[in-house]
Amino acid sequence: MTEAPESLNFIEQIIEDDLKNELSTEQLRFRFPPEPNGYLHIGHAASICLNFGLGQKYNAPVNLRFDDTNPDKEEQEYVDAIKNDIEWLGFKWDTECYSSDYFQQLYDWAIALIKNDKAYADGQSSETIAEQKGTPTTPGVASPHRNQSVEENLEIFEKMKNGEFEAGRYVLRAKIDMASPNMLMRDPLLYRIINRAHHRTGSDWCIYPMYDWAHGESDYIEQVSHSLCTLEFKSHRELYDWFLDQIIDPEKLRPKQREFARRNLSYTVMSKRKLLELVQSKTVTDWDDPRMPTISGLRRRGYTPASIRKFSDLSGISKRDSVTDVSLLEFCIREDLNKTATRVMGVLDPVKLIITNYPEGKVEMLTAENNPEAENAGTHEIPFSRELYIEREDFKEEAGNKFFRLTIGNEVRLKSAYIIKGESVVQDTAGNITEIRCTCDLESRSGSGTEASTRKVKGTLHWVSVQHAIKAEVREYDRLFLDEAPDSHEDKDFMEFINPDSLKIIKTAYVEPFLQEAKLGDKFQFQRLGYFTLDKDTSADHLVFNKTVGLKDSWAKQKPEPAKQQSHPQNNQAQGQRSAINEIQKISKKYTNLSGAKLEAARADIAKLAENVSYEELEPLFNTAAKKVGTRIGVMISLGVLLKNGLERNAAIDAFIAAGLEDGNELLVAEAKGM
RNA sequence: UGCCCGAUGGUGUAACUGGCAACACGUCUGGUUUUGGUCCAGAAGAGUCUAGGUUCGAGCCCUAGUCGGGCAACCA
Repeated sequence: MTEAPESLNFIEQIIEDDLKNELSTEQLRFRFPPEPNGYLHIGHAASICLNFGLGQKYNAPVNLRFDDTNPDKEEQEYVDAIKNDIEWLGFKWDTECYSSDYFQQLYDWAIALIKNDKAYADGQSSETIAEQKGTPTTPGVASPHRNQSVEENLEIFEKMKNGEFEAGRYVLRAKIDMASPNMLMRDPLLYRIINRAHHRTGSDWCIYPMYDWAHGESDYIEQVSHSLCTLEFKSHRELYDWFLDQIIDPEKLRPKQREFARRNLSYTVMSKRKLLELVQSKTVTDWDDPRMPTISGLRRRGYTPASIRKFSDLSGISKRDSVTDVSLLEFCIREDLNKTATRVMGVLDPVKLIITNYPEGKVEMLTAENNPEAENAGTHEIPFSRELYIEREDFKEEAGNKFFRLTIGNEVRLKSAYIIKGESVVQDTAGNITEIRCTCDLESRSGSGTEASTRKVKGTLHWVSVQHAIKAEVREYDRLFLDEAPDSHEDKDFMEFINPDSLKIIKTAYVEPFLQEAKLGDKFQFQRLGYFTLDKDTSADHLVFNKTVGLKDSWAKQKPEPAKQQSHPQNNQAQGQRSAINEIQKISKKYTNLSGAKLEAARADIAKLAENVSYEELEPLFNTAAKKVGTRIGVMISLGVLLKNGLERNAAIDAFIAAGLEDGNELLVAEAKGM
C-alpha cells in the first residue's frame, strides 16, 4: 500500500525532514489557532484540514487554541460557533486552549525581558511611535524612552498592570532594532492597555499581549512542534524566533513556524471583515446565509463535511496565491450526494398534465428507487393519478429532435410510472398554456415487466400528482458576486460586484408526499433538478428547501439562450481568435515529434498559414531559444514563404538562416539549406 | 527606493529531489442509462514567465530581468 511513492506537500516535506533529524514522532504536535472574532469559512477549512489531517497522519495531538488577546473584538458567541464547526467537519482536538490561559506566564516573561533590558515602557502616542518606525526604505529612530532604566520600566509596567493608566497612555515594547529591514523588528509592541472585560478573564487584566508576543510563546507552552499559518505571517517569523530566543529552555522543544498560501474561492470573498460587511449591510441574512462561504453557510446550503474535506484535499497546499474555481467545490458535493442522497420528485415551475385515458378518481401507488447508486437504499411509494404537475420547461408544442422532452405527438416516460404521448394543450386568453392533455400507454407501467414497460423512449420527466402534492418553498442560490475575484480590483469596491440575482425564492413548488417526513439536514436529489436539503426555516405546515447545487446539465449548454457569464471570457476569446502566426507556433511546437505524412502535412499547413504572416510578426521569433527547435523550424519555413513572395533579405534574416545551418537538428538544417 | 515570498494546460496541484511534464476539476467526442444525472471509453489543451549559464541531460541548480503578492495597526 505504501508502494507508490506518495507525493508530499511542502509542509509534509518539512515534517519528514525534521523527523529524519532531531525530532521524534512523539514530539509532533499541531494546533489550529482561530481568533474568536468571526465565523469560520471555507478558507479556514483548509487550515483545519491541514492541521488536523497532519494530526491524523502522524497520530499526533492537535490543540484547538483560541487566540483571544483582544477583548475589543472577541466574544464567546464566536468561540461556541467555531467549536461547533470544527466538530461538524469531523475533527477532534486534543486540548481546548486559550491564549488567555497564559496571561500570567506571558506577564512573568515580560518582566524577565524588562530585567534583561530587552523591553521598555513607552509613553508616546501611537502616532508618534508610528512615525518613529520609519519606512521600509528608511530606518526608524529610537524612542526617547528606549534607554530608560530597568527600574523605571518595571515600575511603569507594574502600574500599567494595576490599571493606574487610561488606555493608550503606555505600551510595553521589545527592544530589538529600529533599523531592521523587517519593520516588525523595529521595537514591536508587547502589551497595550485595554480597559475592557475579557470574555474569559473578566476584569483580571487591563493589559493585553499583542499577537506576536502571545502566539509563539503559546506554541512553546503547549510544545507545538509545527506552527502553521498563512503567508502574510512570513515576516513575523523573524520576530517569532526572536521572542522564543528570549525565553526558551534548550531542554524543551522549540516550535517552528511555517507558512502556506491562503485559499481563495472564485466568485466570493474570504476575509472576515468583508463577510461581516455582507452581514451588517444585510446583503445576506446572516453568517449562515446559504450564499456565504462560511462553514455554517455551506452547512445550511446542504454541503456535507465529507465534501468540504475532499475539497481541501483536492485543492492541495502551496505557497503561491491562487483562486480555486467553485466548480471543484461543486464537484465534491455532487460526488458525495450522488452516492447518498435519496431520490425524490418535485416540480418547481408547475404546469398541469391531464392523462385523458387514465380513470378519474383512480390512485395507484408506484414504487420508486431511493438511490440507484446504492444497492441497499430501498424504495418508497409515490401516488399516481390522472392529474399531474410537470415542469413547464419540459414541454414544447413543437421542437427539434434534439429536444428529448414532451411535445405534441411524441412519447416520453414519466419517471417510475407510464409512457405518455402529448395530444393537445389548453391555453388561456393570453395564450399561456394552462393544461397539457396526453394519453398514456396503460401497459407501460414501470417495473411491470411488460414489453411496453421496457420500450425505449427518448426522454424521462419528473412529476407529482396534483391531489397528493405538498406545497413547499424552494430557495435557489447563485454565486454572490458576478466577478471571479471581487476583492482583487484596486479601483473598485468588492460590493460593486454583488450579484443581484443570487437568491431566487419559489414560493409554491410541489413535492411528493414522501417529503412530508423530511428532517432538518436530510439530503435529497430532486430528480433531474439537483440536490436539496431542508432549511431550518421549515415549520410544521411549511416546508422550506435549499438547493445545494444543481445536477450537471449538459443540455443547458446546448441551448444558446442563456448568455450566462462565462468563467474565462477573455481566454476563450483569445483562443477563438488565434492568429496565423500563433497557429504556426502551435503546429511548430510538436513538429520534431512528427514523421512521414504527418510531418509533410504539418509543413504544408505552416507554409499555407505563412501566406498570412507579416515579416514584423515573424522577426521577433528569430530570437527563439535554440532548444525550441520546432518553433525555429516553423519560423524558417514561414520565412521561406515570405522570401519567395518577394521579401528582401536583411542582416537579421541572414543571421537566422546562418544559425539554422549551424544547428544540430537535421530538419532545421535542411530547411535552412533550402533558403 | 528596501526586505521577503511566488511563477508548471482554462483552474488547482504533481513530477520519487537533475532523467519521456503527471493527476483532479473543467471542456469536447462516443457508449450505457427509466435522471440530458451517474458510470464507462476516448480526445483536445503546457517545451514549465523571459534571456543567458552549468550539465550528456534543467520545470528542478546558477545569474540577470519581467510580472504577481506580502511587509510601515496599541488587529490577528
